[in-house]
Amino acid sequence: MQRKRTVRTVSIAEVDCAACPSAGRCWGELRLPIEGLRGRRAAVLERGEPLLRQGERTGTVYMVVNGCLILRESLTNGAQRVAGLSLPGELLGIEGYARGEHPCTAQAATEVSVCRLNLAAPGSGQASAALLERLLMKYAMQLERVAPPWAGLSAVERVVAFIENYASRAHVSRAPDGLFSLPLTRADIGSYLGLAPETVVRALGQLSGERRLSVHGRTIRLSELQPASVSPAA
Amino acid sequence: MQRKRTVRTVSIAEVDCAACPSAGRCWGELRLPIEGLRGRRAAVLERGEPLLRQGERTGTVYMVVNGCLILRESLTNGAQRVAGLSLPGELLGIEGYARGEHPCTAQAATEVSVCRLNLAAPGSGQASAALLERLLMKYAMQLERVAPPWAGLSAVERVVAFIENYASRAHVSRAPDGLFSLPLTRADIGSYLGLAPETVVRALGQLSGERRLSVHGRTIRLSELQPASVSPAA
DNA sequence: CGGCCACTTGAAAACCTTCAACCTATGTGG
DNA sequence: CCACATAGGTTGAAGGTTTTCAAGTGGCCG
Repeated sequence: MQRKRTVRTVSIAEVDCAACPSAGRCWGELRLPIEGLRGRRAAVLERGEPLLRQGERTGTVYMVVNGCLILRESLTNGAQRVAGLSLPGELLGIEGYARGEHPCTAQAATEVSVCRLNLAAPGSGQASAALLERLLMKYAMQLERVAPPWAGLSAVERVVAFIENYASRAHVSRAPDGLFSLPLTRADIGSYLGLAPETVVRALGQLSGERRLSVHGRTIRLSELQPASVSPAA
Repeated sequence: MQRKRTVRTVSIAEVDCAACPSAGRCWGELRLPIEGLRGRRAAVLERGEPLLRQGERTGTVYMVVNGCLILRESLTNGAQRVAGLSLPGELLGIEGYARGEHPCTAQAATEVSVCRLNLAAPGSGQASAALLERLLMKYAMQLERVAPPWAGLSAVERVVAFIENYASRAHVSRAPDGLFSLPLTRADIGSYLGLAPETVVRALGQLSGERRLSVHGRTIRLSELQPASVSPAA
């Protein structure tokens, strides 16, 4: 993004949330006491610098204090997309904490400062209930702010993505006959994917013609065929 | 959905996760011990029955044990859309726990059984750290499964929704001059919204012409005008 | 049987993307 | 200081995809 980059040395300091002027934005909406909460003001990033990289295996969780980060995701077909934004008062890195690997790269869009939270390793039982409860609530509030896996795909690929997502979440075994039932009307599928019901019908028809799946009403069988490669963007 | 409905009386029983055959699906992927976890097998719902209603003010959190629920959301313009699905092993109702109000209705798409979790009221400090940690991780893993607020909107309305979402998250004051800077390129906005960069440009131009906002480069001012009403669907 | 609902199909219209060109601001090197 | 390169932004026209509208089918249930 930038040719030259002055790698600024950053002061890392322990911060008591009770004394931090940004605490209202970080914890205030939750109407919970903040006594005892501490963060580690970990970094001030310049525009363009990454804080987390996709695939990284750290479980560090951050609270954004100032600035804006862009969440970028590399798709399996090589394309990239913007998966979301992180703004002041929002958590960053919980996915890495939960699954052990970050799903996307977080890159500073402006100058950014963040706090690293004192969250013990998963399963160690060290993290406090008070902090965990705040994290859970915080995270629940920002849930709606991430792009879905089918953003930017064509109608046919959206339907494929939806069906495969459903199949994996519903624990459908893909072998040997792999039949399963999708308990939704075409209209519901369309509403979820942002498509007209007729478009869902036509997409299923096309996929059926290409032998990527077979459809009889709401019963579906996925073929072993790979999802057709999508033309990579940029 | 169904004309008549036999409201079945449901056995509510305490369930110890350690003895429940579904526990692997509920907690298994997390590689954490499940000793001491208990749920209350709260309900078996028939197809069509709602478990939670949009706007309801309960903080109950459920784990889906079997079946499929559709999350339906009523938009401010009266339209409805499907916001997501809840499948076995997934949490339901955390938004209600966090914000005190459920953002959408959860309706059974098949016969459904759920467990109610023993989660104390927010702020009471009663919930155990172990349960909270599991909930946090569980929730982080299902984060990507919800439709974004702009799904199904036209390009212009997507851009409006994005800008308003950004403005509220970035704590932009809309008065008196309400100028703010969007630290993203048109290409980034388009990538996030699933639009071509040119389409973002044209949408901004159109909104500017309609006086719904003013744009100078990345500096934006929102007008006081309401977002134009969208034709309600069904 | 008649009504309702989900599903399907076809044709026209609306919308969005693509491609190509051009513009502007910024930064670099001569 | 100027020429040039680069990146972001803007505009027009063509083409493709999706939506809309309209009509018709089949299953289920009173």
